[in-house]
Amino acid sequence: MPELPEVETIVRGLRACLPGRRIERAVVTPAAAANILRTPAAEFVRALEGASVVAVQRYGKHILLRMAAPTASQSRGQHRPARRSPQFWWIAHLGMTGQLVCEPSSRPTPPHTHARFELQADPAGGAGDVLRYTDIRQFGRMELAAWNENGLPARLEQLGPDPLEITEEEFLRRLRARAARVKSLLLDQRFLRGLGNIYADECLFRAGLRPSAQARRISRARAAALWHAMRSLLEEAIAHGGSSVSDYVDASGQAGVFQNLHQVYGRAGQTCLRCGAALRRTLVAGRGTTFCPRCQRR
DNA sequence: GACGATGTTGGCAC
DNA sequence: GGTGCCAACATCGT
Repeated sequence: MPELPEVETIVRGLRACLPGRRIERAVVTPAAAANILRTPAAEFVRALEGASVVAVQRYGKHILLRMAAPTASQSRGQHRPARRSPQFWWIAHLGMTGQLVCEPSSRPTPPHTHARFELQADPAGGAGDVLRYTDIRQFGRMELAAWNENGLPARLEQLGPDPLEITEEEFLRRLRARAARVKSLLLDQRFLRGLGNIYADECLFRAGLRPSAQARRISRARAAALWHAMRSLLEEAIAHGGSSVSDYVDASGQAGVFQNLHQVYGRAGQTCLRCGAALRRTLVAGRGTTFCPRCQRR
């Protein structure tokens, strides 16, 4: 479900609600312990209870919460000179159907809610007081990782550049060094971090490129067009709060509207909005792929 | 009721 | 290096 624009939207919402707040209580279901948590459930709960959110950021499709453990004086209820409390990462990936929503605890708990985090009361009274994790298909992942000054957990270091940060030159260089089909590369998180099936199809359409085109054979001009298409597409999608195809909602539970502006994704068999030809569906890299046989060149 | 599809990643065989 | 198949899981449409 959530690709870069959806995760970015969620992160911005969480940023308005979480930093500075302490988690009073964390509860996870057995299904979460078995399928979602990559950190043993008891350890996960123990570390988060009492910890405070320092910052929220996006890394590809991952949500990174920088957490501060309670200080010794806090946990003993004593007043001691403040010592720098140890920090750690709380990393979440929403898979296909994960949701992370911050809301008032008075709301009914939706089905498939696999974790809830009760927050210290918001002094301003505005933001929600519970963060819940809901995930129908349970493909999402959550884990804790050690904090270290000079970087992220090793697993995340393997991911490629962010599509909104990579320069045009660097994108061209990386693209033309590869023999794979271009859509496979766009989906490969080690090549670029953040694109998924929707935005891969959409930016290939915008750039007029066949998803099956071999990366190294793409002309310089068309590769440049792909870089521009990718950026403008992602920025527009973020501005529209992302695409809600079925389950996606932002950190306050609201759907996005960018799905209404998709030009190819989910439109196989319908007419191309640019030339009127029938959009075709194929399989590339094992994923359903829609393209315009007339507008998109090999 | 069966079947195939769905935004994700990761492992394995070839 | 690249591809294809399968796995996890629940739901929905044909």
